[in-house]
Amino acid sequence: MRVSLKDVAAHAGVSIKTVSNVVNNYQHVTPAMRERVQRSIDALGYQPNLAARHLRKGRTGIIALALPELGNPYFAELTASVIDAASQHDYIVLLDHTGGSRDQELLVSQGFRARVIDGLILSPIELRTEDLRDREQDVPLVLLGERDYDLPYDHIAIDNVAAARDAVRHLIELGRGEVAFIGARRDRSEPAQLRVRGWREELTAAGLPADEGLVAAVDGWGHADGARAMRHILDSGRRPDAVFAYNDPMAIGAMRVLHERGLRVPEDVAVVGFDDVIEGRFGAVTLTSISPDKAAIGRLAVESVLARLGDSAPEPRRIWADYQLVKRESTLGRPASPPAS
Amino acid sequence: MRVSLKDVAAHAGVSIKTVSNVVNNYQHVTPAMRERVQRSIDALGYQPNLAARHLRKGRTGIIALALPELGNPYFAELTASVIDAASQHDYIVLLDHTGGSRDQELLVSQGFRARVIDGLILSPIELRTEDLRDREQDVPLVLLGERDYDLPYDHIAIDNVAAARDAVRHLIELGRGEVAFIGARRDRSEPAQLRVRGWREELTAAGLPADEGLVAAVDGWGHADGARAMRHILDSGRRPDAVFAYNDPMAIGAMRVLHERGLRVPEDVAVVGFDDVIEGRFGAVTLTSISPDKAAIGRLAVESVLARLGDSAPEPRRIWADYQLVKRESTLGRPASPPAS
DNA sequence: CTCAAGTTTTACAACGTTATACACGCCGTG
DNA sequence: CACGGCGTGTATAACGTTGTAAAACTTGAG
Repeated sequence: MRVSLKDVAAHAGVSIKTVSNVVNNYQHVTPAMRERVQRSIDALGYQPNLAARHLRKGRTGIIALALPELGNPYFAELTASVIDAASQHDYIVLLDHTGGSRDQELLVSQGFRARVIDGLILSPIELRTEDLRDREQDVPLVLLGERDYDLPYDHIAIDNVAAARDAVRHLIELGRGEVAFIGARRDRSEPAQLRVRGWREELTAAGLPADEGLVAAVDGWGHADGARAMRHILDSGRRPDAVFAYNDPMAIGAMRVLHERGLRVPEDVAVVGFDDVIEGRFGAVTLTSISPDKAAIGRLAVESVLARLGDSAPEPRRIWADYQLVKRESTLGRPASPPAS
Repeated sequence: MRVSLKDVAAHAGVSIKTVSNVVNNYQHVTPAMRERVQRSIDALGYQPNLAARHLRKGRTGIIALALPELGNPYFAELTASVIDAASQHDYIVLLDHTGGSRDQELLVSQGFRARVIDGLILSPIELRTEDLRDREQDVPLVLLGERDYDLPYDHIAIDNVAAARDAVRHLIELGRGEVAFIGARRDRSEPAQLRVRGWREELTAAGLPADEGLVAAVDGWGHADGARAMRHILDSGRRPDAVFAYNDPMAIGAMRVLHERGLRVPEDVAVVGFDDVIEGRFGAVTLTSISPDKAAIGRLAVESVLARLGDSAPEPRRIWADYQLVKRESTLGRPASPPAS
């Protein structure tokens, strides 16, 4: 029922290998022969069997993308960009989600789930240095998100400390002095630590106290966690005049709580998020946020993984992607004329 | 470097097939033998080569999930549930996005993108009946979202007309008489048509006019499209006292515009969305929405596809999933005590 | 017209797995 | 003690593809 090289070969009256040569654009095939074989291919509607090709070549044409969670729209948008970039190279993307737990991340990084992939793009949250050191795997790995240490893998990330400093500087320039940070983590997640560090450095540089009482730790990364953290800060009697959140969903959760408590954004409390998800542009108060270049991140990740497939594995590098601070109502207030986007 | 059955067989001093039998839990293997082989497997760290297994069995262990867009959190949540359900059956999910365009949906349904999959779960937007009729593919296909016609494929969906009627009835019971619908489509997308029909039927049943001037057509399905549609209605001089949107992002986009125009939700305009995405629970005004049972949909979709893999393909069926109307501030108003979720 | 050198095509052997069919031992039965 | 029957393990042949090496065909020079 299914057409194989053998069928095409019989139809064209040539050997199997000749058909294979045509399919693979092998050099030494006369135009006449190529033409003839191609006609048989078209006539029979031949499509190569990938499983067989993979078995023979040792490649599958599939890369895996392992993300903490898909609920966060940042990852959804990133996924879209990875899929697009991969399809440009005739690669297919297999999706996995780790829930951000160290165990799952470990499993994925060890290749437990998919023994079928050529490469892996992993966005770790809790994974530690040592977890990756003794990775017994030959599958190329590329890490998304900044890591503070040197590992023999490419990292693709924006400069988290610098971005966090930009965000906090913006708040300071607006005259805010008590800037809370929402989204620190007890488990010492790398990206969270870097953003806290940016917060601390910028406040210190401005001669303001980096008050650790205004740093709220959370267990998750969603709206509810941001809301919980905001409540925690307010319930502790503190009244910051600005909030910098680990990501946009948390910032939005925090804004919801501020709204419930009758505090106005940005008049009473200015808010800055991180990731610039679409949702932040359509709330009652649009959200100022750090906007990473997601398209570039996806593209660079795919290219890095694929570059490691050949024998000539390039040196592992840290690759910086661009970002911007996009200022909106949650810091600037409502403009006189209706906003454009 | 990589361990194969042959290596294990040599190590254990048995034949290759015996090792294979142990790996596959074949019945007729004595406990002693099983034990001995297992020890060799563990000692060498054998892992089956999927490409070879696929080639031999004709199955890949991969199903594809093709969605219009990942940006919509509904699809992100659905994806998570599909991945979980698939992994329960030792299946892996390959993700594709169609952008909701008919051409892309056609390509995917014809199996152009991925010749490596055992089954396909497709959530079509624009695809027409006839497009699927002449599908020349043996790969099992399951459709997500309700279709009004009969095709030889399983559909998994909630009852869109009934859900839409529930939403509109809720608005009518709140005393609203001018209910706009946001999200009709010029291209006659099936799900949109069904929701419009529910809107129309319920209004008519209540003895209210189903004013087609209050139906706004859109080109996309995102926040911006909802905002645009809302602006269009307001700019046309209409002032509905309620809005039912095709999905939550559109509802949120519409609320943003209402907010910009100084209209209060729900006092001036009540709003109901569809899909119950997490984002709707954290805006300044939380969103009333139709909440489909996403976990069930994902699970049913995976089970349907896998059920068609065997020789005994069951009759195609329409499978209904549950839904609920979750009432929140965008119709009920702000409760006296702070809300729970 | 022969032969060397080049170009094109072919036969065959893998890749790692599982299905088929068969061989072997063991048991209980006639 | 032969015999069928069952339960267990094994050799062999696929699955569809590509790399290797050799065969077959050109070409051009001597």
